[in-house]
Amino acid sequence: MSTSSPRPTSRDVAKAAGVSQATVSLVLGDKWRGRVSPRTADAVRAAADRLGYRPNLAARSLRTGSTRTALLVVPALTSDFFAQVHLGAAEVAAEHDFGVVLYPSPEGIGPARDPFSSARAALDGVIASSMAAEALTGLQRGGLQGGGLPLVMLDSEPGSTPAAGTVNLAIADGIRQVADHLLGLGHRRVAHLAAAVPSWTFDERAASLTRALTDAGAPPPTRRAARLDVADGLRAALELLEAAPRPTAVVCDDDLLAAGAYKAARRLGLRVPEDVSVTGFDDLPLAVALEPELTTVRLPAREVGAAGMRALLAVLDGQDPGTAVLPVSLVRRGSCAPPPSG
Amino acid sequence: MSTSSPRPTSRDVAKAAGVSQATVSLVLGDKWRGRVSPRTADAVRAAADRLGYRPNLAARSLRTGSTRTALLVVPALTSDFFAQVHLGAAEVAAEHDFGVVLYPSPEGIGPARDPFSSARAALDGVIASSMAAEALTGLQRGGLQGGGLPLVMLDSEPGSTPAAGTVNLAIADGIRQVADHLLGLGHRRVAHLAAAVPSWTFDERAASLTRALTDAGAPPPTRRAARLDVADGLRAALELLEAAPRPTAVVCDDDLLAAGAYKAARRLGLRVPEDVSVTGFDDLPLAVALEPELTTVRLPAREVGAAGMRALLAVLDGQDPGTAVLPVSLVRRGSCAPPPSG
DNA sequence: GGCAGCACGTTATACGTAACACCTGGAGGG
DNA sequence: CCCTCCAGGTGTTACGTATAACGTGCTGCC
Repeated sequence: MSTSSPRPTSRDVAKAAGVSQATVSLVLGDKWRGRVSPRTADAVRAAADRLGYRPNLAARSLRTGSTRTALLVVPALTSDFFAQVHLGAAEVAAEHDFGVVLYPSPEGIGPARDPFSSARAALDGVIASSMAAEALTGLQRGGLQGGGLPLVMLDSEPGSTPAAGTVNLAIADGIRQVADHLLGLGHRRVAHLAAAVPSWTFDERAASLTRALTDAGAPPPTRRAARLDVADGLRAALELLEAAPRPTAVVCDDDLLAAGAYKAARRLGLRVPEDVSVTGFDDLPLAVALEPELTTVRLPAREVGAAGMRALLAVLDGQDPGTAVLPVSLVRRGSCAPPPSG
Repeated sequence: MSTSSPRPTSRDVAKAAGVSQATVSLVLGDKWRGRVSPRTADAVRAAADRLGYRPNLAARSLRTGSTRTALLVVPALTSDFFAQVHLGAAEVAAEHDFGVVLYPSPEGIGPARDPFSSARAALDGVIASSMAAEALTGLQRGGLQGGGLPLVMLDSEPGSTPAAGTVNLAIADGIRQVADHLLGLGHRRVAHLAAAVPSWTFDERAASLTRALTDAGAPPPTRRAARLDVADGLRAALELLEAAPRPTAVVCDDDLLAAGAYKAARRLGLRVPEDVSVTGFDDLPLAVALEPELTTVRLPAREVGAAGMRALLAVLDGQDPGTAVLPVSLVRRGSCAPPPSG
């Protein structure tokens, strides 16, 4: 063993296999069919293996102009939802020999910094959640590849962004399933614990709920907005539940807010679901930790990530992925019951 | 405006500023003092600005052999704890013009795949949680930069790995605080709901708890292991709480497991904390969503990430960061009370 | 007045890869 | 017997950057 070898290059492999560097590139790039004999190809692969050769990605990127890497812009990493989105995207990416780098937009790393200082690698494209919109403007300003990086939006208002592709969730349908469930149980006074986050997905939840209720002849929901944490959810839920007449059900924009609603109910001496029904959104792990377990809307987070990555790959391939809409489903657990009589 | 310009290079900037490419490199690389006049430097910067120049990172990496990028290996993204670790690491990295790329080790992206297919960029170093140990072996095998990438371990048994640096949590102290709290309240029959994850941090929790109890003259804890989710925590907690004599307190290795313990207690008709005290570990957002709010051990997740990054930077700078140990603190909430008399 | 030396740059090169254009020896056709 | 053609490669270049090595004119000093 010599002193820690300085990492073999394709030329080293070529020398070891008795061929030229060009041949090594052809063989390992899987472009050799009809241009290199199988015997030689095997020899090259054997030599590469023996030397433990790994291509220098910087050199490759420099040469090809592509990095086979996508940036995934999410509002924060502190969410199981986006963890799953990332997983889905990474899986599809891996199948296509692509990589995914995360950029968690807001807190901590200030918006003042260049988003790309985080993802130092050059990028081929961007997948962005609409919840991280403010980071996106920085992205476009930062420009990177001369300004126009292919962009796929997740859960964004159709046509509102200059994205090359969009992957949406059937939010309206999910809310309608919630509303139908509650209406079917007999509820009519429904409150809406909304997320105070400027994003299409939450605007859509609010609009859909109002529509679903009024379509059924029920009054529109009372509404309070809260930041996406338990404490602020508690505060806002208290306001909703202390109104007269008291709502018999609280529809929450997020499971975290629903946890706040649980606490509010308990503080007011109300039982869930006997005195007040509660629904969530997202089906986080938290949903089954609560007592009673939370009836919520499950979002196919992994599929969102996977579809986003597929859309981006399509764009890079010159196609138009258009807008995909993924179905969501109501998960009925123990947090809803008929309203108390009277 | 010409048709979407093909992205300016340093040579374009040079032409625009009327200097050579080398000068551009010097100025923008901030190495011009004493070698380029301030006037020229300003002109270069102005030209770069005007053209919207961004250096090609692939070319830079190829030239310098460094990417200013670290890989952060975590067991899964589905954890608020590691989300915070990432945040802390990214902050420190940004201060030093470094980037951080995440590699979530297990599920989904199979261990068979090369860890670096995810982080396509070449790397300067690795920060790894001990919980992702199996991915690490793949890392070492994959080798990348000829095998020996600087490595910093998080929460790993001192001296067990060939890491150049280590950042640990004062786990033993945290457990002792929990134990002292419970002992002070009068508990003596304590159960341990352990995490079924092969990692030093959990081994340490178990050993420390046993030590703390026996040191105080109490019997060692009964113990069950569970996977890190609510459902399996529930299962194991039921086993613990159905034993006779029933333990009066359950110490959990993780807040998620504590949520399982809550459910087990409720299922057995036991109240928390009147009939059984419960403690968690990690202080996840979940901890305050539970009723009663969970007494748990807060880990300085962000500081762990920050310290890990600092240690890695020190290693890259040729120094020896040694082992840092970060303090943890008990957060007293409503889930502990004196044991029921009798 | 000549020469050292500095201030201010420039020229040239290498990093490792991919891919285009070219070469060569032998088989097969006329 | 010569020409063509193809399989099976090779030589060369460029990607954009950082940096070592090398000019040049001017100032000041003896």
